[in-house]
Amino acid sequence: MKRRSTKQREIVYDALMRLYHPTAEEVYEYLRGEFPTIGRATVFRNLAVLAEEGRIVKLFFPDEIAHYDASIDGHYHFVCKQCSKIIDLQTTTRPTLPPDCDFEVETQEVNFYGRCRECQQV
Amino acid sequence: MKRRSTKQREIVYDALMRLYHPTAEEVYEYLRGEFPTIGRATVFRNLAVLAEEGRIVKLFFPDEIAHYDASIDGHYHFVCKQCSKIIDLQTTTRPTLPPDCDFEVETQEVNFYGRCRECQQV
DNA sequence: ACTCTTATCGATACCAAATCTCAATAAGGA
DNA sequence: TCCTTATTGAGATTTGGTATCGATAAGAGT
Repeated sequence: MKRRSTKQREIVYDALMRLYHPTAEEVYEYLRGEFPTIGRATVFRNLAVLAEEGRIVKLFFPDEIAHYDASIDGHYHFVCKQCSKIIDLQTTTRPTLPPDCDFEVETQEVNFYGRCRECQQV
Repeated sequence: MKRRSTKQREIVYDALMRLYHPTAEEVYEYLRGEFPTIGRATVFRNLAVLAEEGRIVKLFFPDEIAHYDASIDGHYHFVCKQCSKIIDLQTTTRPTLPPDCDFEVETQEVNFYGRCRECQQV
């Protein structure tokens, strides 16, 4: 199945670059302002396609809703257990697997969970 | 709200020790064989309680379903993008945040994504 | 042991994120 | 321009997880 380049796909991608870890629903709501005829399923589908193509990253945190990220530079995330804020972290020590292991690693994900500065003051 | 120790809670915990990264649904299905009267909500609730107490770990992968792990030693996971297998990894270099950062980190999660050995041969 | 409070249970209804269906549309190769 | 078919948009459906609520039982106090 040859993939085609569509206006909707690029619209979704552009929206993602302007939003900060949005959910699919948030991308949809954001786009409806500019493109009222865009379909909900179209947004969900294209986020899945873009993630599969590696143009964006799909994130899954304890809020049980998929978030998407247009930054694919492999930065890490901090998630506040209290307010659910997601914050980008500059890469620190990068975990690695032994060179003789059987796995063909394409991407890696590092998430820290805890409390952000604001929530620590409560 | 003082927490009570219940038979169901320990049943759920025991099941988790015998299963490998199951979802809540899988724990429920597994337990129904042995304890046909156990309720679905009870399994979901107790997994949440156990995770909150730190006796088990709740894992989040791109399949959008929460998985649970009775091993709380902070090992890492490899997830095959093709067959969705989840494999335990011995801890390698542990990522850290700069000591002067604003976050109070409680837990961290490291996931590698790629293809397992079996799927590489296709 | 008995009683009392209330956390927990089990069944079911409910919710919302995500997927599926399908007729209409449009990408893009011939 | 024509044709094939990937993609779209609307709506129905699925499904992981949660909320509700009367019944049950943990466990502290007597």
